[in-house]
Amino acid sequence: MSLARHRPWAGAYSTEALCARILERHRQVVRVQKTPVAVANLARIITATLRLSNKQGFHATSLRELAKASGLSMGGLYTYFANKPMLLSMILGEVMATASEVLRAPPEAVAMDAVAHLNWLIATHIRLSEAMQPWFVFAFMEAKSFPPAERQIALEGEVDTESIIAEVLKQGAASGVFVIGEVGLTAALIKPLLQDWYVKRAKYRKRGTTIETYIDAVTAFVGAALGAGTAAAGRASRPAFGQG
Amino acid sequence: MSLARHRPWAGAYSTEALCARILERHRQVVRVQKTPVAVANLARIITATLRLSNKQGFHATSLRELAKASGLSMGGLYTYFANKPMLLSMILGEVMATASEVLRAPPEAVAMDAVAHLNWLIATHIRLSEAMQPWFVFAFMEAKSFPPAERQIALEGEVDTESIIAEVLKQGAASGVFVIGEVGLTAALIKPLLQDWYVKRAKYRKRGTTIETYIDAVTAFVGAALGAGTAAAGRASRPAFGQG
DNA sequence: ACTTATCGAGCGAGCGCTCGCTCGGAAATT
DNA sequence: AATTTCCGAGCGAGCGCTCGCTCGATAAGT
Repeated sequence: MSLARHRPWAGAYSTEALCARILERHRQVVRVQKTPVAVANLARIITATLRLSNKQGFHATSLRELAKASGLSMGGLYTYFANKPMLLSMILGEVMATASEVLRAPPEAVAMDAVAHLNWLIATHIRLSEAMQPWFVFAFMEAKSFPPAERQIALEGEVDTESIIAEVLKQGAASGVFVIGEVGLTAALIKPLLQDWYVKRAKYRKRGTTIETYIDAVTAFVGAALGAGTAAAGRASRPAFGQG
Repeated sequence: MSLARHRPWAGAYSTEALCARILERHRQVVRVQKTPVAVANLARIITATLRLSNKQGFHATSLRELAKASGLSMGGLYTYFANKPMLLSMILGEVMATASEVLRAPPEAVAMDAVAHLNWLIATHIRLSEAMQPWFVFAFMEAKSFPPAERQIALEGEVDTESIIAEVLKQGAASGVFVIGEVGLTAALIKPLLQDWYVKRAKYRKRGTTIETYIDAVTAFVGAALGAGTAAAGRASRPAFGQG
C-alpha cells in the first residue's frame, strides 16, 4: 500500500503504542498493576482528553466530562494520574520525546546530503505531526498555560527541532548548496511552515490540500528560498520512507 | 524619531484609541454614559484581560482576578459587558476589524507594483501585530475555545488576510514577476511566517532578533521563494510608512 | 448662596452551581 | 478468601453573575 509506504510508523505511533510508552515512563504513579488493562484504559483516557481538549481547551474540559467520554469513573481516572496537570504533562512529554527521537534518526543515505536531509526533515516532521495530529495540536495549544517546569520542556522541544534544522542548514551553507543570511533565523522561519499543517488543519482540509501536496509545496517553497539548485530533489526524500 | 517613522500608528492603535472604538461598537451594552470615564475604564479592563489571559488563558482568568487587576469591582465590570464571553468577543472583533482595515489600505504608490505591494503587506502585518501584540496573541490563542458564531469571525479574519495576500500573488504571477505553483496554497504558507513574530515572540526576543531584522528576513525568504527578481526591493516599502 | 432632590457609577456579599479531588465499599479477578 | 480494580456520592473551594446598596456630583428649587 502506498499509504503504508508513506507512514511506516502507522503502527509504531498508534495511540496504543504511545500509551504503552507513557505507562513505562509513569509506572510508579499508575496504580493499576496489569499492564494490558492499564494500557487499554490509558488509551481511552488520553484519546478522550485529546478529543475534548482540542475542541474546547484542556482547562475547560472537566474530569466528569472526561470520565463519561472515556467510560471510566471519577475515581477510576485517579488511578492513572495524581492530578489534572499531570495528565497534561504525560501527553506533552510523550510528544516531545517522540518528535526528538524520530527527527534525530535520519536514514544514512539522507544524512550525507544537505538538500536531501532538509527535505527529509520537512517531510518527516509533517508526516509525524499527521500521524500524531491530536497530540501535536494539544502540545502546541496547551503548552503556554502550564506550570513553569513543564512549559520549559515544551519550549526546549521547540528549540530542539530548530537546532536540528539549523544544523542541516549550516552544512548546506558550508558546502555551498544553500544561500542563507543567518542560519538560526532561517531555521526559525522554517519551523512555522511545518507547524501550520496541524495548527490550521481545518483550513487545509477545507482547501482540499492533501498532505503530499502540502509537503511538496513546503519543500519547493523552502528550497527556492534557500536557493537550493534543484527543488525537485525534494522528491528524493519520499522513497526513503519505504524502507522504514 | 525613526521609531515614529516606522510606526505612524503608535497613537492611532494605542489601547485608548482601540477601546474608544470598542465603546462605539458596543454603546448599547455599556451602561456607563460618560464617554471619557467609559473609555478609561474599558482600557483598564481590557489591558488587565489581555495581560492575564496571555499568561494563563482567558478561561482560567476569573472575574474576581480581573476586578482586582483592573481596579474595578465585580459589579463594576458588569456595567461594561453582559457576560464573560462578550468581553472576549469585544477584543476579538476589534482585532479583526483593525487588521482588515489596515491591510486593505495600501499607499497608492505601492499598490501598482506586485513586489512592492507584497513587501508592504509583509512589513505592515508584522508592524501592526507588534503595535497590537497582546491583542493579536489573544485573538490567536483564544479563538478556538469560542462559541461557533464568534469562532466563525476569527476564521474569516484568517481567510481574509490570506485572500489579500493571494490577490497580490495573482497579480504578480500574471505580470511574470512571481513564479508560483498554486496561488492560494502559497498565500497560506506566507501567513504563518507573519504570525510567528507574535505567536513566538519570547523566542525571538531571546534570540535578540529585532523587528526590522525579522521583516527583512521574511521579505528576503518569501522573495526568494517566489523567484522575485530583486528581493532588495523589500526596502522600498519602508519609507512609505513615513508619510502616514 | 444655600438646601434639597435626583442620578449614574461603583461596590461586594451572596446565589446557584461546577470544579478538582477523596474515600469507603461493591464488584471482579485470582 | 484475598487481592485488585473500579465506582460515584460527597467535600470544600471557587466559579460566573446579581442586586440592594452607598456615595459624590450635578441639577433644581428657593
